[in-house]
Amino acid sequence: MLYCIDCPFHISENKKCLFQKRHIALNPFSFKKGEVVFSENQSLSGVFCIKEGTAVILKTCSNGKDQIIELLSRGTLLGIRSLLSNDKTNLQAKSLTPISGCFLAKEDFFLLLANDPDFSLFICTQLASYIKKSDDRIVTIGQKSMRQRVAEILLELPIYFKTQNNGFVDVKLRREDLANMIGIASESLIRTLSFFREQAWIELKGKEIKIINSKKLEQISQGHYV
Amino acid sequence: MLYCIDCPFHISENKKCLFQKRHIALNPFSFKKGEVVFSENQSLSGVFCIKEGTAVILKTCSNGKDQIIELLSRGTLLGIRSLLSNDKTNLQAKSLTPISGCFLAKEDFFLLLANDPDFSLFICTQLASYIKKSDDRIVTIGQKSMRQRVAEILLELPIYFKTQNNGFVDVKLRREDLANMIGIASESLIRTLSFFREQAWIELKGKEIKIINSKKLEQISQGHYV
DNA sequence: GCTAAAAAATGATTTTAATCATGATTTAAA
DNA sequence: TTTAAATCATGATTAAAATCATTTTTTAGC
Repeated sequence: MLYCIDCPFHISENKKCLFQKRHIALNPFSFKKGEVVFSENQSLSGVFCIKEGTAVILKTCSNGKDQIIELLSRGTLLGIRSLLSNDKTNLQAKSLTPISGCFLAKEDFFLLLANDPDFSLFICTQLASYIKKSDDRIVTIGQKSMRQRVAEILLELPIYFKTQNNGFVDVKLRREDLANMIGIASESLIRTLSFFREQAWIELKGKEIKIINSKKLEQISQGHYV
Repeated sequence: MLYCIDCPFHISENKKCLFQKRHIALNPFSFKKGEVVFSENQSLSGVFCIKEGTAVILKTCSNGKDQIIELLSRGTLLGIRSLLSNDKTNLQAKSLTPISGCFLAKEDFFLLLANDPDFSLFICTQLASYIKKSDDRIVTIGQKSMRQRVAEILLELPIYFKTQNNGFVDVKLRREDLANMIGIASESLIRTLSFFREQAWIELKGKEIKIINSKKLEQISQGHYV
């Protein structure tokens, strides 16, 4: 058992670590790339606070494809939905890159939630921002065409992945994963990327993607047809 | 200004009303059927607690269609996402039936959140249950076929609408709205309903729908093709 | 109760995107 | 470094669902 000295809450709170303040014991955790953090229908004994790396939460469907629900990185909590609903997990969580952070036990989580207003506000804010993203995604996959969806996800990539000096975003996802974020077939995504490249709106270099004409992509995602 | 004597929190807490306990002032509100509670890109001064009726939150898209994100009824909060993120609204809220309830001002909301552990836990739980629904919807519209989606939404109807003595669910939505919940065209929804009726899995009587063979619908929604 | 408007229903057609097939390229492991 | 496996890419074909068109039914207002 260790006390966390660099927990995600530092990031958003800009104050003394909430855990340290209350002397909450945290277990460090780490997963290699591609490991399952938790699978569907599992009871969690706490929540994972991600300090480093990116995790992906997804659901494997009857058609054999995975729907990727969300990417989570530094400063976010994994397993919190299930914990709060006192439910089993309904989704799978997997590490996209190596991830590490600290694990907060269920009892401590609820202790903090009941006794620390900063903490509960932080949790509510996290949940609210998650909800906004989910709602946006519903609109996107519910109403937008293939090209609109691809344009949109391209514009989101810099949020999730680091942009390098040469302007390329270091996308850690396979084409298939990108497709699974927006509910289209991987071939369709690849075809659309190729089309965008032909139009010189993006550049491709392996998994890395550089956005050349973000204005155009913005227009497309908003429904201005090409 | 009135004190709320039957606020939604009674329902889920089974204790004394949280507002009464703290002598929080609440303004009653009511909207007629089809009124806009708030539109997109609006600053809210508080949150609406629904005591009666059903509201719908949706986004109007560039294709002219509305994506329905969620239906909210007794015991749920309207506008809470925006309030917590200190954001403008990103969705529109409309009354599907006449709705009424109490309005909790922003300052009081945050006061309660900071000082009342029961309240903050209640809020977190509400948000978590909302997230589960959203995530499920993403999977549905991201991966499932038309028939799967329709089967699924049919099975959900009794959650949102009252089932009458004759077994028919009193669906308050138009066919087009139902279609807009699952991201398909209204003609496609209607055609699928007709097909399900021909198979004798459901009965239709105007907007009312009776589920005859829920097992079959369950199978279809899970991917067993007909 | 009558009338106009809205919604539901169905058929025909078109469009979109999925699927299938194959080859090229990249990645990872021996 | 070589080799196998995975991923990316593209073309051809099929399937699914959207759109368009029209008729029927229901709803709401006078």
